[in-house]
Amino acid sequence: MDEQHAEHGDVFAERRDRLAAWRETGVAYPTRYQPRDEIGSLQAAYESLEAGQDSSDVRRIAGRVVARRVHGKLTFVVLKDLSGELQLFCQLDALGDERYAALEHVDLGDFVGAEGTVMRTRRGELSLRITSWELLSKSLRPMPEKYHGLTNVETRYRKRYLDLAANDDSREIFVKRARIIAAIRRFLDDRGFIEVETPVLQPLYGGALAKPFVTHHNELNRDLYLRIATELYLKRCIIGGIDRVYEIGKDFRNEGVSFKHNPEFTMLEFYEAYVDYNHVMTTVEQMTAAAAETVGALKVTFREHEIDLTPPWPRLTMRKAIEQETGIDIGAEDARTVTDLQARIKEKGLADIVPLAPAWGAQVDDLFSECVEPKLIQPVFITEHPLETSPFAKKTPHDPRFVERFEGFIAGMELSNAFSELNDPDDQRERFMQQMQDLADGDETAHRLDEDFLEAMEHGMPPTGGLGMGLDRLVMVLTGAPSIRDVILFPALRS
RNA sequence: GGGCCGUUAGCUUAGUUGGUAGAGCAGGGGACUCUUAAUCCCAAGGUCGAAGGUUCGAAUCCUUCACGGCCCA
Repeated sequence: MDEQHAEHGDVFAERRDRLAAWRETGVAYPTRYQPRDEIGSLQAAYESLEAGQDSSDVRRIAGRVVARRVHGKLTFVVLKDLSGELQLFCQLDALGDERYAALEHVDLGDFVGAEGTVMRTRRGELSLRITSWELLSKSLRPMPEKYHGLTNVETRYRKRYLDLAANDDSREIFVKRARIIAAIRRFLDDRGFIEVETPVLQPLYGGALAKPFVTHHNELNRDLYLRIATELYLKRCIIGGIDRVYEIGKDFRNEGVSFKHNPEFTMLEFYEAYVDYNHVMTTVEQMTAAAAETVGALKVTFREHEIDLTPPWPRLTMRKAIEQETGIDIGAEDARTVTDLQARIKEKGLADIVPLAPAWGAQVDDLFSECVEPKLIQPVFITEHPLETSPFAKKTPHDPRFVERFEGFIAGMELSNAFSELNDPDDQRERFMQQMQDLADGDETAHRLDEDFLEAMEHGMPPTGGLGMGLDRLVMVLTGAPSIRDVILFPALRS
C-alpha cells in the first residue's frame, strides 16, 4: 500500500494499489463463478430456518459487495444480486489466516463469489457461513453512499448504472417496464396479431404530425428521416393481408423535452382489419388492464392521484368534453369558423390561457389541450376529433367535420390515439392536399404527400381499426414514475 | 423561448447580518467472533458549477454563462 495515497484519502489510487496486489495473485478478473444460487431463491428456500440454526446445505452465491462490518475475527459482508441481498458470515476459524486477512482488501462495490453453508444468525439474519470466497471483479471507484443512496437527479440520469446499483426503486421500475411490454406482446400474440419490424430510416417520414430528425446515407447520397411513426408501413402490411399486425419500437420526434416527452420514445402501433375504432377502444382497455395486472393492481397512484384502470372506461366526445369544461359548443352554429370560435374563447375569458391558432381544427385542439386535458385524471376515451387534425381517420357518418378517432387519457396525459383508419384513397389524397396547404401556410408539423402510400391504398385496403400507444407513458402510470426520464434508462440530456 | 429554484468532499448535506468552510457515510490507521445505517478511538479529505464584478475581505451580494429540476409557452 502506498502511504501517500492513504494520507490523501485518494480512493481511486488506493483501490488501484489493491488491484495491483490482486493481479499479483493471478486471479483478479476470473471468467466465471459457476454454479451459483440466486440469492432470492435461497431467501425463499430457507424462510423457515430458525434463528441460531445451521443447515448443512452447501450453497454458492455471487454479487456486489454492498456492506462490510468487521468485528475483529468475525466479518459480515453483504452481497447483492438482482434477486436480493444475503449476508456472508466470515469467521477467521473457518477461513484460515490468509483468506480471512485477504477480506481486508475487499472494497464496497467489488464483486465476490462465496461458498458455505446456509445458516441463520442468533439475531435472525439468513447468512452463508462461508468456507471459501474469491474476488470476481474490482471496483476502483467508490459507490454511492449506502444509506441515502444516490438522490441527485442529474447523476441518476447521467450515470444510470449507479442509480440502478444504489436504488432498488429505480431498478424495480425497469424490471416492471420489461414485464409490462412483455404482457402487451403476450396480449396481442394471444389474439392473433403478428409482430413486424418496419424501417426506422425512411425516405419520407409520416404517420403523425411532428418534426423529424434528418440523417444522411453516404452511399445512396440522399437524406433519410428517422421515423416519427410506424403507421404508413403497418398499413401497407394490412393491405398485403396481414390482418392483425403490430410493431413495438422507437419513434423519433425533433421537439422539446419535458416530463412526458423524450426525443426518442417507445411506441406501440397495431392495426386490425375489419374492425372500427369502437372495437379498438375495448382492446385498449383490456390490454392496459392486462399490463397493469402483471405489475400489481388495477388501482395505481400517480402524481398523488388514485387512478382506477378497471375497464370499461368512459367515452366522451371532444365536443361534449370541451362544452363541459368551458361552456363552448364547438359544434354550434356560432363556433363553426376559426374567427367565431376565437370570439367564443374571448367571451369565456379564456383568451389568456388558450393560444390563438390559424385554423379551426388547430384552435379546437389548443382549446382542448389547455382547458380539458389536464383534468382527465381517471382513464377516459375522448372521441370524434376535428377532421383537419386527423388526416388518417374516417369521417363520422353524421358530421363530416369530425372523424372516428379516440385518444385515451390517463393522469392528464395522452396515452393512446386511434382511428377507424381512412381506406378511401381519394379521400386520403384530399387530406394530403390539405396538409400540403398547411405546410405552405407555415405549419412545420404538417404531413407530406406520400404517393407511394397512396398507390398502396389504391390496390384496396380493408376497413381497419388502428392504434398508437406511448409505452413510456404507460410505464409511468403503471409504476407511478412522475417523469418519463424515470422510465427511460438513458434519457436525452444536454452534454 | 420565459419565470422560479438548485449546483459545497466520492455520496448525503450544514453554513446566521459578507470575516476564505462543519458533519454523517465511504476511504486511511487502531480495537472488537452475532453485526445489519454496527460501535468506539485517531488522523486525513474542499479551486464552495465556471468566469467576471462590488468589497479591506465573497460559498454568501451583483452580472453573465453552463448543467439540472419544477412551472409556463
